[in-house]
Amino acid sequence: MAKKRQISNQEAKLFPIAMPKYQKQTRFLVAVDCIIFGFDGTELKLLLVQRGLEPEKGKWSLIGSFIREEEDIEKGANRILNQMTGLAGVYLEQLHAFGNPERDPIERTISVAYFALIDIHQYERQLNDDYHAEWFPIKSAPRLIFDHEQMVEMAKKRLRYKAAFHPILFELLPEKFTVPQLQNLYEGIFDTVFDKRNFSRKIQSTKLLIKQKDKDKENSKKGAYYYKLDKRRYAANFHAFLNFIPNPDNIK
Amino acid sequence: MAKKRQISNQEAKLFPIAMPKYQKQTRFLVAVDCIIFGFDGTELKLLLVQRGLEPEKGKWSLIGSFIREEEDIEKGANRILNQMTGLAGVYLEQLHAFGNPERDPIERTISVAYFALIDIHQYERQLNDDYHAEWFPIKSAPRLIFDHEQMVEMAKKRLRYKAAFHPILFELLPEKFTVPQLQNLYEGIFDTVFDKRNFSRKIQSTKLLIKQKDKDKENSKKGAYYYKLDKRRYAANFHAFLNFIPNPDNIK
DNA sequence: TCAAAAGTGTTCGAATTACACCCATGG
DNA sequence: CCATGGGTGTAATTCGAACACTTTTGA
Repeated sequence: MAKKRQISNQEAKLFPIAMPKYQKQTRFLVAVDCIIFGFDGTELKLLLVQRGLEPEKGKWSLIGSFIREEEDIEKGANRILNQMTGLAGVYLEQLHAFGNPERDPIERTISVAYFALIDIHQYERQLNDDYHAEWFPIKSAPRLIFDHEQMVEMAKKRLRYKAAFHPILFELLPEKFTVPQLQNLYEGIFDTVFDKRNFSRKIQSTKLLIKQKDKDKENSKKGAYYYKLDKRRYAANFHAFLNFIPNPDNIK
Repeated sequence: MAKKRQISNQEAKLFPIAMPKYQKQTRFLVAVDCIIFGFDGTELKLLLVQRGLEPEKGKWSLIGSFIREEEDIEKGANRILNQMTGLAGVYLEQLHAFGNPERDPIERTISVAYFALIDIHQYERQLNDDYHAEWFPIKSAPRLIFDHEQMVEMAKKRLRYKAAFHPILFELLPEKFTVPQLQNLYEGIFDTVFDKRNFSRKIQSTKLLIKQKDKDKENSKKGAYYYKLDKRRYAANFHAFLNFIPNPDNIK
């Protein structure tokens, strides 16, 4: 049974005599689940864990947790994100609340799904491997429990949608990156190819990039210039419409 | 206290011997709240009710309800929408889950907010006035309880955002409407004015409208042609990007 | 020396904007 | 007959799409 809820100080102040309650209403388990995206320079990846408790123990799932007594939902999402990746302050956005009564066969649980974009390289350094977490290419991820695949599908759509207009994909890149890497990322997300001349021009026209002196020589003999994000402009233009994508139809 | 939950038939089939449970987790009240938009031909309106129960009895609030035992969240939103307006099959979209532990001072309640777009004229005919519901111009709505104003604010943003690219605002219009009415609606939502020649051309270019033979003579002496929505094309193009708005910057 | 990836400019057509006059009619 | 709102066309500009060659350098 649910732990008996304490009356908080604030509530006690507001209702000093008797604390009324909503009688006769059903209470539910509420969870958060996080769709964590990363990009390794070549393809989009998903961070999954092997479930430690029944039901479906040993099966792959999104990272998630029940919401705690006095915990805000988004705080809960940040908590598990930090537990799993060691990272804080990463991009996190609420996706959708999933409430099908049958979604968890043990007991009805309403799940609020969030998606997060992280720099996969940051993660690799801070990995806490207690939970058997693993990155999977999004195109070859294993079956997931419950409705988690539906969540991932929705998160992919949302990511595409936002990325078409807002410079959100930089959240997936390391501090320094090259234009061809960036183009790879966009092409992976939209599952298409762009003309590199037009792509480069469009990106440069946003003025969001600062060219560095050094080059990445890993991926070509000539080498590609590194760029850094201009964080000032990025923050200022995040909600502006930048129109990255040639034909934004058939996104959702 | 929460009513004891029955084990459903389906669950009993899945776990015939012993039904495991998630022990030691807190359970929460979960509600839905609906931001209901309407358009009277001149300005955007909001349907509000006067609250029938403590706390904040008599204060204005969004329509809402606790989620029931075996009820899907969206079903719950449709249920209260139907109770309040008599309407079914209206446009309804999940907005956000609000989970601040202090948002309801009586007991922590997680609320999943939905926004709905309805034809205000349909409503007026089917009004069920048991609940003291009332339409308010969005610019002069009363104070709302809890975090409902925050919900309305977010819903307005979302509506603007979607309306900039998708033909969503037709959901607010009656079967027959005129182009100047449509322009009024867009101008109200975006709080700006458009050139009527360019607006008309843009709307016509979507091929979503079917011109009628008759005119609306209410608003001018010459009269304005009525149009109907081409429902086939509307359904097909709903997710296409139609670029209704001249400068979609500063939308969110 | 050559294969492989990086970088860069131009032209064309479509879309967007700005802008002004005539039309129909009820009062 | 005139005030009011409805309806339409054109020119200038901007933006997006298509397209090909040169550069660098490690192997």
